[in-house]
Amino acid sequence: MAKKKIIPQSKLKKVNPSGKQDQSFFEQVYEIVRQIPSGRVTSYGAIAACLGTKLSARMVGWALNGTDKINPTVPAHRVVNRVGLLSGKFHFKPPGKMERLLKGEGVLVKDDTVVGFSEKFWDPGSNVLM
DNA sequence: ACCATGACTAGAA
DNA sequence: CTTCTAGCCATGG
Repeated sequence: MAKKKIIPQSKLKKVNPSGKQDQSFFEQVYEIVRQIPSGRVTSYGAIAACLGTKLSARMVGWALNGTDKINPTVPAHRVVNRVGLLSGKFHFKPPGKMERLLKGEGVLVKDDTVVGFSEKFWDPGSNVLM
């Protein structure tokens, strides 16, 4: 019995008897983040809003806390706060990897903040085509 | 059930 | 402009 599990994937089995939300809050966040196209970024609030709980943007960030160890890889580096600040850069294995990944996708990062955030912003519920 | 924490956000001073 | 307060929901002790 694991004493510490960052990602409660085990709890993913805790489905609702009502048959509504089969997946936990985390997995929903993971799927949204994985839908973020390269070179695009989004905010925690946008993801939370897409899930229906826009007021729980904190949970989104918290869910991404273990995206580094789950599989498949989740581009958490494309998720920033509402102002485009890489608030979670320190949560990456090597701090700065987040910024490096963004630059690798064509997203310029200045002072830990995404340049042209409004232009590169991608709405998770707007359109998956892009 | 209660309290504390958290990669947030919006509003007020 | 900066700084603080309050609300928010989910998880863990």
